[in-house]
Amino acid sequence: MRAQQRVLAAIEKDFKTAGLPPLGWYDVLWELVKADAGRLRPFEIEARTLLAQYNLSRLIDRLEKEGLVRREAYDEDARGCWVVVTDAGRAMRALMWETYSRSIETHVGAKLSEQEAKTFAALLSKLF
Amino acid sequence: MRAQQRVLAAIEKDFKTAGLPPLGWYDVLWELVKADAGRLRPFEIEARTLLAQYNLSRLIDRLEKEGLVRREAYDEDARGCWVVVTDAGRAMRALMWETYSRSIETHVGAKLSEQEAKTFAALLSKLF
DNA sequence: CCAATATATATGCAGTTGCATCTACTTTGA
DNA sequence: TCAAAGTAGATGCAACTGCATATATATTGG
Repeated sequence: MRAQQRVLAAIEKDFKTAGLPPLGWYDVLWELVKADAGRLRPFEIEARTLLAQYNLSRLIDRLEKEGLVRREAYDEDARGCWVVVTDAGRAMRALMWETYSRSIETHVGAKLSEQEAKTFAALLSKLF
Repeated sequence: MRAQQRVLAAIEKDFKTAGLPPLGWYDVLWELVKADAGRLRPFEIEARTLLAQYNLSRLIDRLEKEGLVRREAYDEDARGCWVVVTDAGRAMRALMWETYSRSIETHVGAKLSEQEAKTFAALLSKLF
């Protein structure tokens, strides 16, 4: 708990210092960029990011307000919608990654050897 | 991040199901119970728990309102105060531990061998 | 000794979260 | 075929957080 708290705080601080939005934005943008056609249904993002439904709904609002994503109709089911990443969203994702990757290297990578990192990842995956 | 998020969510859910307050309360109560005379200065709790100063200030308000701690004057420095754990606070800490220890066992202990847990702890400690 | 600076804690405000519930469809099954 | 149940997503409200700043007291250098 403590280790995660410190690492996460350090990463968020790096984002803030760089004038970038918080980590949650990155997670959503990244899922969208990875996804087919750069779009996902909200419930798919929810499952991939572990964000709560009501939080995600409002996070999408914020991303949309910044022009990083766009909601589009989902024809097969009028209840649903697509969340589509815009070019600005892709650019923001890439920009955030510059800071994020450095943060990961600084706050995690530099503190573990290659072998330790592998062991660590294996142990973490057991906690699912 | 993901593993911690899941484990923490599971633990918080266990507390909620048991009708108990959130994990943050436990952390503060436990620091106080461990401390000499069951009391600490707010800034000492802050350092031990990684809570932000303004969050801790208000968490103490809530604990005080529930009668789990009490603020007392700190004579050597009129700016400061003691936070003293009450008997009710000690009882709550003990009660929470019943749920918490089971949660840890379920969500972490059961998923790692003794040896793995040791390795895990050693790796986590490198991230400080 | 005192003005400037530093420290300990609290708090107003705006933004975020959690909870419960709402709306708007879809699916199911008698 | 239609009422009941289920699902996708949004939202009002209260609690919590972060930020900036306030308040009150201590310390320090000239």
